[in-house]
Amino acid sequence: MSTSPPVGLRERKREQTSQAIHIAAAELVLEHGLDAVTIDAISERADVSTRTFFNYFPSKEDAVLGIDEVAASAELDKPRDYAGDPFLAAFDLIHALFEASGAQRTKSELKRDVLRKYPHLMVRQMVRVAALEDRLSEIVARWLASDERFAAETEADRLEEARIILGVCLATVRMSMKKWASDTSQTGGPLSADPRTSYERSITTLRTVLEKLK
Amino acid sequence: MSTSPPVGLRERKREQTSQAIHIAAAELVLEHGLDAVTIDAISERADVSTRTFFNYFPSKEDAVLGIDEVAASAELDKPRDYAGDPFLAAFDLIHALFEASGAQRTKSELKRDVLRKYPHLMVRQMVRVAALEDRLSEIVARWLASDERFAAETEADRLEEARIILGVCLATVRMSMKKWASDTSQTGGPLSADPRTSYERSITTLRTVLEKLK
DNA sequence: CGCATAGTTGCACGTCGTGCAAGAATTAAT
DNA sequence: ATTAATTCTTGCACGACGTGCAACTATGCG
Repeated sequence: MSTSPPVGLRERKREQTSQAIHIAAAELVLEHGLDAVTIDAISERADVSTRTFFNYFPSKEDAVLGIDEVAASAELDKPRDYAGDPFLAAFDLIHALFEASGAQRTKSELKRDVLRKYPHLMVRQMVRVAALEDRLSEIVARWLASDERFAAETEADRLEEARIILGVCLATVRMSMKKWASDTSQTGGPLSADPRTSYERSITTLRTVLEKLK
Repeated sequence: MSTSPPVGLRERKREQTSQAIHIAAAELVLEHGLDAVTIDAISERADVSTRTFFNYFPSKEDAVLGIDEVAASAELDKPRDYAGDPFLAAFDLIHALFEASGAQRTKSELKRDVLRKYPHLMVRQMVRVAALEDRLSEIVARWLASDERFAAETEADRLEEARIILGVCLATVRMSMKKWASDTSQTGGPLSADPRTSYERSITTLRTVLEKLK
């Protein structure tokens, strides 16, 4: 969102190449199927060498989804504001992680089409989040620590609570993505469809279940 | 657990080979590190051809963990009893999935050592479960349908509730496994450490959080 | 014993992913 | 403008992964 120098040529080119590879990958997969597409083919259409492909993405699937792991990691370091509801805040955080794919905001129809055709790629997204679980629960735990309602508890308790909260959010996000993938009319990112709504539904559901079991 | 014929020689040999490969894999990984071990090396120690390795496990990691996908899938088809608590039942179900590794009950120290050394393999376990999510939530939803407290709801509502319940359970299992992996004294399977205890802790935690947010 | 079935093995082939070093492009400095 | 430093691209070589196929071997069964 901000760069001291006026965005050098190098940086622009890098972004451009990354985009080209991502789009080439997604298009080819939609045309010929995930397994039929090789990294050679993607590289050829994107006009880079095979070797360069691996300078941008570690695998075919990452390229297809346009995953930018460093952007995602950077997202975690950004200060995020906590408005008093850990579920909602965690939901937003996960949302941000999913969207962390460089600058491209366009072309997300491509992404959705791919995800609809190959749902197991969604699992891959979840894995990414799961891999960051330690850092995520750390962040949530810190929110709790700053919350007067939880400040009195022990560090360990808050960590445990954080993990549970994340578990619930992940389940919610998963449902949210499934709906998004099967919806044909929606625009924007996978989760842009009003996180607040999905979130509230889930929490209500959860409360209902717990209530009935009491 | 049961076979009509007196367990033919073939079946025994198969189990034996599977074990040999699994153990060879785990031992080698502990000795030389995950990346340093090749499938060739595993096959050699297990006294089978490389080609045979792939007749038993689709990948190195699966061999290291001794994952038996057909056993896991079969586990889902078994009728399971539902005693009125969907969380506990779901927890047990996931537990069964993790343990679905053929017949070997011994040698689980090996598995724990490996998991302790390479925590990302735990993520892989979670992925397996996530991949089965549709079938799992179906099962949980059916439990709810048979439960008078949930019988009045719509099918769709129960499915959503099922997914949330699973999300909570997964988060709990994850914590449970982390503890198990870092505990040096425990024996038995990864989750054998009294599922009920972990479960109750989690539910209590969850109730607490929701209570404070009310 | 002899047939049917299931499991093992070697071979060939294509894909994946990485280290390395030479060369080209961008940037910064003089 | 020229040069020097940095970064990026590319080709090459290499090992590992994973699968289809066909020949061979072992087990099960009548």
